[in-house]
Amino acid sequence: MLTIGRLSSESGVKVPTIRYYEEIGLLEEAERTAGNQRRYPPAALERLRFIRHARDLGLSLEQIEELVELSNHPDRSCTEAHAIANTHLEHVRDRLRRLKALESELERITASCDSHTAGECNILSAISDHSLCSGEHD
Amino acid sequence: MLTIGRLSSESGVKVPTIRYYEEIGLLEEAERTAGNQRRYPPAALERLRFIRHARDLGLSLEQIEELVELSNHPDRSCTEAHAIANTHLEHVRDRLRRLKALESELERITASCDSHTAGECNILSAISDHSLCSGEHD
DNA sequence: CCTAATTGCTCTAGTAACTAGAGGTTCAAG
DNA sequence: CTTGAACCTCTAGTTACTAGAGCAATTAGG
Repeated sequence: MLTIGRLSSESGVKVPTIRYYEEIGLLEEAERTAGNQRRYPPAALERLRFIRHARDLGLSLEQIEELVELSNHPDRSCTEAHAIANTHLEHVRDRLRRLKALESELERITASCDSHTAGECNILSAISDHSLCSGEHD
Repeated sequence: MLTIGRLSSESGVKVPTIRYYEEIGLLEEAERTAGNQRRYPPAALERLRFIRHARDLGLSLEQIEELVELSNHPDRSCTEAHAIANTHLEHVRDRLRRLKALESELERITASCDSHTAGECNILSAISDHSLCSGEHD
C-alpha cells in the first residue's frame, strides 16, 4: 500500500491534484488508515500514470474519464477510444495550423519596428491592425 | 456615442466580456445615461479592437494591460513592447514544437489499433505507456 | 402617447484544472 | 516518547470568461 506522497512522486502527479481527482470521481476513493490517511494499492499508480500521460497528450479530464470507464470494461467495443483519439488528433492539427499563422504574424510584427519610443512603435499599431494579417488566426 | 451592444457587434467582443473588462480595469469606465446605461466614445472601439486582436494573438490580459498602458504613454520606450512580443513568440514556437511531437504520437497511437474490443485496444495501452513516445512532449 | 420588443442593468454562481494557505492530526524514526 | 515530516480538511484564489435570474431603460410601431 502506498501513501499519497509516494503515489505522487512515483506518478509525477502532485498530492493536491490526486486528492482533487478523487474528489471529482476520476480516481477511486482510497482506503484509509485508522488515522484517516489515504493508502493506495499498486493499481492506483497504473491508473494515475495513465491519467498523467493522457493529460500530457492534452486530453481533457472528461475525455480521460471516458477512457478510464472504457478500460474498466474490456469487453466493450473500442470504437469510442478510436473516436476520442481521432477527434483529439483533429484538434491538435487544427491548433497547429492556427499556431503557425500566429507565428508568422508575430514574426512580422516584431520585425516591423526599429524605433525606440512607444509613439512610433509598430508593434503597438500592428497589434491594433488586424487587417495586416496574412492568414486568419483563431 | 455607442451602446454596449453596438460596441460589441462592431468589435466582436461579447457584451458581458466588455463589462468584465471594465470591471477588471482593462477598459475605462463608460459614461452613463440618465437611466444608467453605458455609452461609449468611438475611441473605446479602437481600444476593444486592439484588445481583441491581442487576445486572438494569444496574449494574456495581463500582457495586454501592459501594452495598453504603454500606448497611453507614447513618449516611453517601446522596449517593453518588444520584450512582450518576443517572449510571446518564444512561447508560440515552444508550443508549436510540443504540438508537433504530440501529433506524431497521436498518429502512432491511432494507427496502432485495428481490434474491436477494449480489451485488446492498443489505444488504451498506448496511452498508458509513455515509454513508447519518441520525443518528449509537454 | 402607449405598448411591446429589445436591449440594458446588477448580482451571483459556474466553468477547467488545478494551486495555495490555514490550522490541525498522524505517522515513523530515533 | 518526542520530534519533524507528511498527512488531513476546508476555504479561497487563479484565468478569462459565460449563464442565468430578476428587473429597468430604450426604441419602434401603431
